Amino acid sequence: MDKMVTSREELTRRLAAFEEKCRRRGLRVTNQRREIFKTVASSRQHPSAEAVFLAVRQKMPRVSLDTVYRTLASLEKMDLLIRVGTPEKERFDGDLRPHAHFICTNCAEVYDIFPPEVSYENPTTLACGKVKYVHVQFKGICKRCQS
Amino acid sequence: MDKMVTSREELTRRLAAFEEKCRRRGLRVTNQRREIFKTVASSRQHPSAEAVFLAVRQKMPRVSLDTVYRTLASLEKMDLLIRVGTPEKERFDGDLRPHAHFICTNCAEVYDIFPPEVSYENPTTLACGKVKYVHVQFKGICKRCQS
DNA sequence: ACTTAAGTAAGAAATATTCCGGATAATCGT
DNA sequence: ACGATTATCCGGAATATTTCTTACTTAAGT
Repeated sequence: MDKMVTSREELTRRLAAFEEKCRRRGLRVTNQRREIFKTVASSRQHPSAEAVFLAVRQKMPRVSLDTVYRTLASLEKMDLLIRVGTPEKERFDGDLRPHAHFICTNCAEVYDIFPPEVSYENPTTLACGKVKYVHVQFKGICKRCQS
Repeated sequence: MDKMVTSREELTRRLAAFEEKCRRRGLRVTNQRREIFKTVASSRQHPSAEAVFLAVRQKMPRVSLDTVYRTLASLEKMDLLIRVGTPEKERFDGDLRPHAHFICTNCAEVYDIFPPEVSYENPTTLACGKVKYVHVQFKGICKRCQS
């Protein structure tokens, strides 16, 4: 899908966190889960479920699409990745450092924006419920679509 | 769907803006469009396309779901409403004043948060493209789902 | 080695959204 | 005001995405 953009050490650290969280929840650390997580964690392309499936199939040709969907959902529950809603479909982000997204409403491309510009928990949000993430999405037309 | 929460004068003003924008783009001001816009503009429930459809059908039983989808899309293009992505489906908001949303990842309910806490356009976002909106979404579990 | 969660396959279902061909009605020119 | 033009609507069908079902196989954790 794309070349590795996360440093080897960072990836190792994330994989360790993944295994630890699985164990704490009593979920088995299967090769499929590890591979699916690694794919999202080592990419900055905000892949869709379909893209993850295609990438994982390179190494594990017998993996099923259903497994990818189920695993992405469980990884999200374990707070190992976040879901980014685009005009077209769901995309996933394994980078949990706080940052914002620019989402093109035309081509659905997702761009990362560092650093974040938001204040996090505050009295008003606390009144609503327990905040897990703050998604800051700048929606508009990206440079590529403008030309 | 829900009782009118926007003042009569405000709604009249928004309807006038709606007609004016339609005319400027050469779009016909049909009863269906007016009713669909009015439904979203007079609600603070962030209705889904389906919810808008059900509400509009009370007054216009023959309206089709397709018309609702097409109309919501065109209203979005005209900057008359914004789209809020939830874990389950798209929801719409006729309130264009800058504000943030708390979205429950469990029940997909959308809560308004005033005032906004975000800085808007900045050098980083400008590098990506032309920003039309900034969606600030606080994702988490709402009070109701916690209990 | 045993137990059992998890994965596979193939199909079907559920859901959301969009497309199509023909009918209707809003706007425009006269 | 009237008919022509053409956007818009309608109902139903199609598509796309995601999830579920069943029965069987694999392999993780003890």
